[in-house]
Amino acid sequence: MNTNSETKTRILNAATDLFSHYGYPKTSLDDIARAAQIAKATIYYYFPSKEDIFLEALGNKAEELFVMLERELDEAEGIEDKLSCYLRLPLRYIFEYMPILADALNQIPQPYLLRLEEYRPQYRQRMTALFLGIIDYGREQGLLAGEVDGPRLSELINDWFMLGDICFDRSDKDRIIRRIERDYELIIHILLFGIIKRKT
Amino acid sequence: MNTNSETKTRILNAATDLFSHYGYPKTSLDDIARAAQIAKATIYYYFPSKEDIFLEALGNKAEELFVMLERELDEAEGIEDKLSCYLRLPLRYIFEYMPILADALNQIPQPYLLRLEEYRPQYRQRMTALFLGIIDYGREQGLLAGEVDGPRLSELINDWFMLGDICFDRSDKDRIIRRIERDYELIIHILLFGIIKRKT
Amino acid sequence: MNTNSETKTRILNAATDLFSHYGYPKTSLDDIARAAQIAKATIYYYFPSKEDIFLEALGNKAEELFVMLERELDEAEGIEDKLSCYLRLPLRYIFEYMPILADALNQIPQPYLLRLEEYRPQYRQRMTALFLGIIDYGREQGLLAGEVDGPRLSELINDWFMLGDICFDRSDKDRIIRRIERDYELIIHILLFGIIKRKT
Amino acid sequence: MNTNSETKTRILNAATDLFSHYGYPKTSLDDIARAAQIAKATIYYYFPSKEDIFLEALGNKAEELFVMLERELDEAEGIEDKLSCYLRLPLRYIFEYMPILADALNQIPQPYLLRLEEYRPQYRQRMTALFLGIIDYGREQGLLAGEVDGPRLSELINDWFMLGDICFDRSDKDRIIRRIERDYELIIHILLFGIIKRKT
DNA sequence: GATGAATGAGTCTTCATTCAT
DNA sequence: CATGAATGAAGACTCATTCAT
Repeated sequence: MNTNSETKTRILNAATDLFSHYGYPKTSLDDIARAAQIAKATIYYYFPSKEDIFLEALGNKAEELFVMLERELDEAEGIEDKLSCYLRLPLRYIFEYMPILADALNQIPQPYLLRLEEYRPQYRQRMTALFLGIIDYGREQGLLAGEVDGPRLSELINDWFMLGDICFDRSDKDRIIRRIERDYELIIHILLFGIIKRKT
Repeated sequence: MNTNSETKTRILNAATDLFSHYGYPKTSLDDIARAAQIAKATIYYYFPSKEDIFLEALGNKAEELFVMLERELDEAEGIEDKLSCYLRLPLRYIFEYMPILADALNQIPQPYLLRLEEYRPQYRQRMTALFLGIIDYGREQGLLAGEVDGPRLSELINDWFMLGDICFDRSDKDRIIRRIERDYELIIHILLFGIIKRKT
Repeated sequence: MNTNSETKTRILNAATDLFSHYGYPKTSLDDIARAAQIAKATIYYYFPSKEDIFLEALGNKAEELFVMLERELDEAEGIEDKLSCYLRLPLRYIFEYMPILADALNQIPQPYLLRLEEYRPQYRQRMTALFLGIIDYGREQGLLAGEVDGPRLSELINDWFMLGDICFDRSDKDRIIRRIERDYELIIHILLFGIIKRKT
Repeated sequence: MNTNSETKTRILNAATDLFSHYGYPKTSLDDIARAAQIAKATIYYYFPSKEDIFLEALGNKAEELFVMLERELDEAEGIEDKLSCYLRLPLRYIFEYMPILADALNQIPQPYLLRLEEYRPQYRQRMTALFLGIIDYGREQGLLAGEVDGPRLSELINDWFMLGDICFDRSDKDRIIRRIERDYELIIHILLFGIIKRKT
């Protein structure tokens, strides 16, 4: 049936577009309705609130990313290719679709954020699993030093290169800063020495 | 003139506080006036608009950062220490005060952003200069491979580690993505091999 | 026709329930549809408008009341019992179901109120007839003074004890106030002396 | 100073007018603003919300009533006059200004109703005190039977003749109905015998 | 009979900004 | 210098009603 009626899709597309162009708070329901060429009230037939539109748009984009990422990682050959894939694709997405986040997260009331929290760990896990796959691959090829701490490195990359949870919890700034302090050693180390096994 | 009257300072302090706590769009002039314990109209005696308050607050914070950074870099010894300083301090600032940015940048109309553009290159230059200082120091100590491309690496670090211009120009997403594509090779390289001179 | 289809009854019951719980204006057709477990549009198959649902619900309740009142009055013995019946039952109804009225009457546009006006005199007549029956009964028993003006007293009781037309016609306030002025003498008289024949 | 600036008064007057004419829910802030010849936003300079306007209007009217009532009661001579005064004036007010109540009370969210609750007992007390004064006066004149239960009678009159708390607590219908059951004996008694001392 | 989808008009509220004093 | 008062424009959301199927 029409769970995802064409109208709903039109709304979602228009919203995603406008959100990523102009940010969450500057995109009004009037704008979305105009872009989707429907009446404003129609939006409320499909979504209970502006926040819900946002969250649904976000979820769609994330899923889209994972599907694409898994496929391309599979096709990539060599650790450099795979690593590059792992960084490039999400970044492209982040820069294309996620800026909405930064705007939105502070406008959206707690209850909704909690709903986001349910998805986040799952996303992280999927990203981590993919990264550990690459590290394993690197080890099998004898390219990586045994002491590379896969999970921690994965977390680091997610946090730093992918803006991980950076903005999620502005109130929790202290936690973030403590994490930075803890991580910066590892970052300096990588910056200086990389993670390739050194021939002694 | 009264550029630095105590009232103006109170407004600026209150604004900075509220902006970094609640984000730019959720901070109303009413809030600022209440926090600064002055009448709302008074704000308009000192600032032509909400955006101006924001930009001035931002400038102050940036200056504060540079002063502290330069001092601490001077005191740090060894390339690891200096690098760590170079990364840690700005990051702490970014995470403490800059999230305002993400919120604000999309709310602020173009004309104001152009004014920001005037400052940005200057900030970059100062950051780059500091970084090149570190690289030179590394070379002098014989620690860094000759082929390290200081300026480019500096730019990279600024962009990636410090969220550089990430959100500044949402409309210019393509430019950013092209830059990412160009940079990712370097990042992979660093991730794998670091920048320390390899003993052959 | 389906004047009495089960669906219509379900709608009417749900509506009566919600109206008396939450008042007319706070009960939306969405609420009614949800409570009746039918689609909102279905309501319009049975009722031309929200007002019509209300009027029909009101009529049902009134009929219910009269049936019960007549039966119990018949069974009551002695003038005190009968009077008490006459006051208690309608009042119970008024307090249970009629508050809807107060809310509704001001929301409902004139044309509909006129329709109500058609029913009202009829209700009054039935109430008056019942009351006159009681007075007659009192006279037969030799309990009531001859000068008791049955119809006027009946009207008074209906107006005052039963919130008679109180809210029906807000625009007609002056008429109501004039009636109050006229009636208060009678009320004072009753308050002071009652209606029982005084033994001289 | 201008605690009650002229503008505020204008708003309040317009609001009271419209509320009592058209009811609380059908009176929009647009209407009020138009009637007061100010911009809608100006209302919010003086009142935090529509509910607050309503409560303030209500309070004003109540105070007005008490002042007038006390004065006229003082001037009235004879128990009949006083009683009549006691019934007529509040009733006139109730019918003129209080219908707003019925509409409003179900539209107004709990927190505001609680604020009303703070005033209500106070109003009751004042009404009761005035009534007891009349009863005492009647006793002094040797007109009233000793067994007249002043406080209870006062309560009764307030509840029944003045619509006392009738609509205040729709959720508390059971309490009201129990009270009716309890009171109806007294009402029947009064209806039959009045409260004047019977000459034996 | 019944309904999913769509909507226009309206609701209360917020907020940056202006201006006379 | 400072402010109390006032406002226009816009915001998210509600709801009775319509209509094709």
